[in-house]
Amino acid sequence: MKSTRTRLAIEAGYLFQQRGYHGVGISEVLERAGVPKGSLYHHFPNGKADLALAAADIAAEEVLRIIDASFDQAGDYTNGVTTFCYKLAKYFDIHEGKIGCPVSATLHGGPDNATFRDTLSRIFAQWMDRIATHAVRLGQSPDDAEQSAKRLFLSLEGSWTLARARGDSNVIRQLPALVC
Amino acid sequence: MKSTRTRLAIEAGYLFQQRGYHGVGISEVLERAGVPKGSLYHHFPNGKADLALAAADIAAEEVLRIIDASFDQAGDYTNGVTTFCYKLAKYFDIHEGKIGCPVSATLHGGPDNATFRDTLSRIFAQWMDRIATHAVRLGQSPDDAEQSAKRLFLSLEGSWTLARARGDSNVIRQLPALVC
Amino acid sequence: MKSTRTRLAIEAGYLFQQRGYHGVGISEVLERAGVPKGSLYHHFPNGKADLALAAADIAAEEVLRIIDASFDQAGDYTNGVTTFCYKLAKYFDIHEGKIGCPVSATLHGGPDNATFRDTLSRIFAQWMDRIATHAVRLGQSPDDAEQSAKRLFLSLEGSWTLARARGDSNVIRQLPALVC
Amino acid sequence: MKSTRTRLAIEAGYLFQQRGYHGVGISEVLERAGVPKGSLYHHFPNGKADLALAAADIAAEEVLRIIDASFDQAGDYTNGVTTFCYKLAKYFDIHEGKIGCPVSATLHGGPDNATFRDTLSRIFAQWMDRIATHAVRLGQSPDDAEQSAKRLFLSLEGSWTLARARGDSNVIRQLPALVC
DNA sequence: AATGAATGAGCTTTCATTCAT
DNA sequence: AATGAATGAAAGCTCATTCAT
Repeated sequence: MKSTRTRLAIEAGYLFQQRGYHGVGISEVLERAGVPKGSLYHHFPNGKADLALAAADIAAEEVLRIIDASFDQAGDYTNGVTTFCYKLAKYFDIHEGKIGCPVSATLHGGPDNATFRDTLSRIFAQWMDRIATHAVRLGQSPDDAEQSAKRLFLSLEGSWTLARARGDSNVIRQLPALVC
Repeated sequence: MKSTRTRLAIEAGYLFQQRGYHGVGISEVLERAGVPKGSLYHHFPNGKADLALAAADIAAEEVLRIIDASFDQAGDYTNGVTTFCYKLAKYFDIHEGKIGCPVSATLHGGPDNATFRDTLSRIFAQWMDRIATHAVRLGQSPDDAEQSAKRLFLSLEGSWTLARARGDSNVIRQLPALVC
Repeated sequence: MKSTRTRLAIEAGYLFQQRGYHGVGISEVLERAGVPKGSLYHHFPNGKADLALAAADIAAEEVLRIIDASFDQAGDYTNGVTTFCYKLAKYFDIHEGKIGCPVSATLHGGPDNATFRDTLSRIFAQWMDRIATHAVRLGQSPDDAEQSAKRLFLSLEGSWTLARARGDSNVIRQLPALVC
Repeated sequence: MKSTRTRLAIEAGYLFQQRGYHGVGISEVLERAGVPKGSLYHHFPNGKADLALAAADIAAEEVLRIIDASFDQAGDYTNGVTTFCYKLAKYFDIHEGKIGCPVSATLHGGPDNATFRDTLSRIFAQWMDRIATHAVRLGQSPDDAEQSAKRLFLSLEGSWTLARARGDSNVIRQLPALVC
């Protein structure tokens, strides 16, 4: 069984993605993770804030894994983007259309401090870097790749927002036609 | 002087855009608007939810006005997009880089009900429609215009998110090069 | 019936005098005053700290009243001190020997900030001033009166401490023989 | 290096003197003593209460040592009192004016049980006895000595209280003029 | 329409203690 | 003897809302 700490971060991640930092009570996280109240602060001394940062890190890693899984087997960039968006749309549907960008929903709306903003900024940069790396490997020039990655990332963030408003994953699925 | 109701909605809007629905307490809104505790429910019978919807409507209208002001005097679509993004970047800077999409921040993270989602979805559609209308007027075919508007909208939502994470409006200012 | 605010301060005073600032929970004060949880912060915006300051002020006034009642009818200073100590010993007994100096117990042990210390210091000065004023009226020179008041005050504080440790009010009752 | 047990009691003493029994959390004591969480109950089976009693005993012994050091070399009683008060004032200043009577602050405000009250009462009696013993040695009759010791003790307790409220050790330094 | 008081559920966090290793 | 994890009650406080005037 996963460690108490990990269980807490994962459950927190699910909830934060759905209702944002302030929309989720710690009690609910604890209940779902089957962890008693006092234990949270043993594993996350700064409480809810630490928990959100940990949850964002886990979610960010998962997105990186999805990027790799999508592009590693792709013949060209467009193909990789298509697979990537397909996987994300599926993930969106699994969660009944209630989630947005897994890290943005968690960290935006949280305490407005430098740590939260820096973490978010760093994660976004990692995503774009990883996409650009794949684009280069698949034949684009470094400049073009960076441009492509940024275009994909920005549109994807927008798609998550629109898809969630509509409760419809098609926005995500139709993204490749728009950015490639 | 503006009506109590309007003042409440405007102040609420500013705060929701910065910290999201659950991140803002009603007391703070009342205090900033200079309105006594008991008065809120005379103007907004359903309380905080009504207030958020009103605030979102006001913000949405403002964006429509900015769209028109940007495209009305533009010689071509690219020119309109450039002016639009410039104005939004300026607006972002005025608020010290602390805000995101004015309606998304307000309604996402709010109570997860049909009214909120529908309102958000409708506002997004209005924005895209208005942009598309301008694009057609400036020479694009209806299909191309719809595509352009969607591309701009999605990237813009992403830019708001990234700009806020970085605390830097340049993401918004550089958008035209990415989507035109 | 006394106002909610007053009832809260009085009940808080009794409890703080017995168990100190940190030894008393807000819930207990609310329960004894018959006031619901949320109401406290309407009347005392800074919560427990405000409550303690208000309680200390009330207790301080009460001591001033006892000083006046003791000395106003006294033929000489020693007589006034005797009556004063007798009244305080009686007050001590009424509370079953569980209390100390009514303001010291409340404010020492509270948050260690300037406001608390200043309030305490100001109250002590008021007590000594009042005693000295009576001493002058009863024939002492201003210098002697100040000396007498200080001697009485310091010993009284000590008596409260010792009486509480022993659970015996005799220390207070025997004070006149020691300081006059 | 001192034993873990002793280190715990000493650190606890410092903190209790400043903020009282309930004002100090066990975690803080453990952290400052560099002792891990689970270890406390090996050395103090009854936990916080045992710790406070041990801390009070150590502080009480220290005061006895200061009494002896002050009076042993004194030519007369007044001289001894002066040295004693000077030493205590210095001790007060070293702790930045934040402490009161070392045992009273620790035990009052603690759990209101017989053990705590008895310990406090016993320590106070020891202090007065020791002072009286010195007074007899320096020429006073047993009765006078007891009276003198009580007068000094009560005023000293009051001085600690007032000095702490004022953040000024002069109250303690000026004590001999008041009680001799 | 306007208002200050009231309301209690809920919030995040800290507490002293116990447990299993 | 030593230790990090676990524990849940209780802490002080804020919340959105309703009430009585």
